[in-house]
Amino acid sequence: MPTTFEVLAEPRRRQILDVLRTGECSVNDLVAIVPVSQPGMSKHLKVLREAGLVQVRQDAQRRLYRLSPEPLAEVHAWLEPYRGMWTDRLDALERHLDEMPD
Amino acid sequence: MPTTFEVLAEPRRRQILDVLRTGECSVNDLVAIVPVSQPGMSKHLKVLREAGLVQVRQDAQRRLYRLSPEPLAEVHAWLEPYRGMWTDRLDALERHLDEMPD
DNA sequence: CCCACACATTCCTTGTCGGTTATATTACCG
DNA sequence: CGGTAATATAACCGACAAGGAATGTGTGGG
Repeated sequence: MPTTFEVLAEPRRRQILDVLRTGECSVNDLVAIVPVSQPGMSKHLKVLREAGLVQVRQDAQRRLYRLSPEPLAEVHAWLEPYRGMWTDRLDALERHLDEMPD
Repeated sequence: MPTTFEVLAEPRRRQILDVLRTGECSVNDLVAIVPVSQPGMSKHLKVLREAGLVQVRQDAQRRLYRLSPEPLAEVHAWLEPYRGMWTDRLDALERHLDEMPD
């Protein structure tokens, strides 16, 4: 059972989520957008399903996938103690540049 | 050249960053905390170095590693469109507070 | 000097991941 | 019913990542 971090390590899986963020999609819809074969797409969707990042519902012959973003909270939570650390540095650089003579 | 996401997919590498968040550490310090052999630690530290997530400075025979959190901004940026999606309507207040500037 | 300590690197092995091709399943439609 | 479209699964393969053991490097101490 891979972690959410491991699932998100795959660029195309992140892209799939980005597409699904705009709304429900069938597998073929996703295949038309994300550069991956249909079986490959099914495999990625299976990983995303088992990670709880997408949900699926049947619609006639198609299966419509939709985003299920709850597991992203884990990533967000891990990242939180670091939040602001990189912006602090940028702010410090800005202040430093402001203080520099032309 | 692995992406930041791929680097963070390794649980021990996240743990290394968590330890370094408390301050500079030598390799031996990290080996004493993170369950990995010394060569394994050096290898993980190399990955983190090449990803720009840690920096190193020499101190006598030791090498002191410190956190360099800038690449985490990439993860934060990807996650941002999803922020608030995983919280329920009951957490609307918290979401609102999250979105408030500090 | 040479030794010892701290760390890095190499080599090898192994397991896992992602891709492709081919095949199975499932649901609809005529 | 039979056929077809949509999706899933299976079987196979190449690439790569991680671990361990042994070795290399380099810096400071006696």
